[in-house]
Amino acid sequence: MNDDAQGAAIRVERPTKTLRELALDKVREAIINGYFRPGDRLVERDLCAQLGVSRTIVREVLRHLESEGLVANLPNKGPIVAQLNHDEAKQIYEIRAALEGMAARLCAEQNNPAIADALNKSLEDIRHSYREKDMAGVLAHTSSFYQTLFSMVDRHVAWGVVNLLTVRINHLRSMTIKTQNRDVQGPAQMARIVDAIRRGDGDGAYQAAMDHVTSASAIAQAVLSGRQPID
Amino acid sequence: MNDDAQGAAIRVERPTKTLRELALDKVREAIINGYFRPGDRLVERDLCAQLGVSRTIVREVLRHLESEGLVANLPNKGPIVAQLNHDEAKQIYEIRAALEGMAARLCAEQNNPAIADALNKSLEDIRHSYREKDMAGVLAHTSSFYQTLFSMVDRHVAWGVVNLLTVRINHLRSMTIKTQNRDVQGPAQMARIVDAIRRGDGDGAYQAAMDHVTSASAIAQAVLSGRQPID
DNA sequence: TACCATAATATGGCCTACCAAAATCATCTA
DNA sequence: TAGATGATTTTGGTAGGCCATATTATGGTA
Repeated sequence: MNDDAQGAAIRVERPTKTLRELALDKVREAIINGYFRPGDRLVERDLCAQLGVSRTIVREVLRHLESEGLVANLPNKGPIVAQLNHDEAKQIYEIRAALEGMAARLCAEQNNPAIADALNKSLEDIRHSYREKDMAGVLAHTSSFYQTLFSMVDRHVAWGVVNLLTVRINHLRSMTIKTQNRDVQGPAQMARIVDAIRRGDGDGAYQAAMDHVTSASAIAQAVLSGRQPID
Repeated sequence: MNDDAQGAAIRVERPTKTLRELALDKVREAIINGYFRPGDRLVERDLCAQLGVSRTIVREVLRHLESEGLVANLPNKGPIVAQLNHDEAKQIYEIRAALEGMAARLCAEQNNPAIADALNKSLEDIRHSYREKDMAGVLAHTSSFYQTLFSMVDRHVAWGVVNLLTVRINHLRSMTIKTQNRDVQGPAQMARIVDAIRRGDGDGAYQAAMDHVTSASAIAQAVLSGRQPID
């Protein structure tokens, strides 16, 4: 008993990430951070060499990323890094708007101050990262802001969908947050979400969340079509 | 030119579905139609034998279905058919409500009578299938109704999300459509969506689409919690 | 008989090696 | 210089094997 209890307490929290999962993370990361660029071919055997794993693993990883939408498969030519076109990006932002709006409304309807508090915490982290010019931190904490939004009302499925879609527009995100004034406007818009939630104002929270994504989408569109917005 | 045109016209309908894709469809189908039941173990080597393909393929297929949410992987035990719990089903219906509502609103805002016409066509097919007690047909045409809803406003990404989620609740859908009165209520609710779209009433279309899914969700919850069907 | 240690068995995770077909590239000839 | 020919690369797919772990018999002992 004692043994069991101690064993459980001591047990090294090893979710034994399998080699496949490690490889998956590595490749996904490589695509997200731009090591592999959109359109690049992903040659199986090259990946084997680079990752130091067998083709079995590489193939499973490629399949997985394919169903995530990060990799596209040309018939008889093989996998390439998926290219995100304009219109698709817009659609992804639109879906996020709908789902994040929904989650924000649900949060507001909970009338639980702890939610607004938790969100404010993330928001502070975001502001801090902006001040430090730590753009990776901004992205991470923004992600965690939204994760809180969904998990506080137990919407992990919706969070999964948002997360899945988000990786596909990740490079856009990293560009939008770098635009002029986004360090002020972004957090301000998110603060409006939190305020509405604290007031228990469902419609307001919904609208504020929609607005935030919509404005990010607009910036992304501008970035995609070349010119930087002055805003 | 002539050559090219003829070539394109004659070109044998590429059966280039790779073996992998065929296997994927087979297994997905087998899960959806209940050949494999939730909780069933999916033993790799058995699947190899049943599908007549190599383990490589089977593993890729399992990975793919895993990321679709149809298959779950227990650490150190291997893949099983995912089990859908109550709460998750509710979340899936909720997401569908948000996205289908969004699509319905967009359709209404197009003010294009062709959209309502196309939807009515699907609706007629649904009613016909109900009269014939062809439940598979009801599901198929309902699917096509929603596909129209999304594709008419070029929202294929959202349609993809809805589709992905829908396969996970497929067995629930086939139960909800069999409940008392659903043959009348379902089509009636969908007709309200179409009417609102025809009127160009965005809010009405949004609300009608939400209502339809919400009522399906309520029935599904009843089915899940109430009388458990004798599996 | 109850129970525990041990050996089989089953299975996932991972690897190497191989083959065929298609695409691509280089080369050589008419 | 255009076109045929051949070599190379790469994917799609197969076969089979190794190892670690988990389950299940199995059998022996108290």
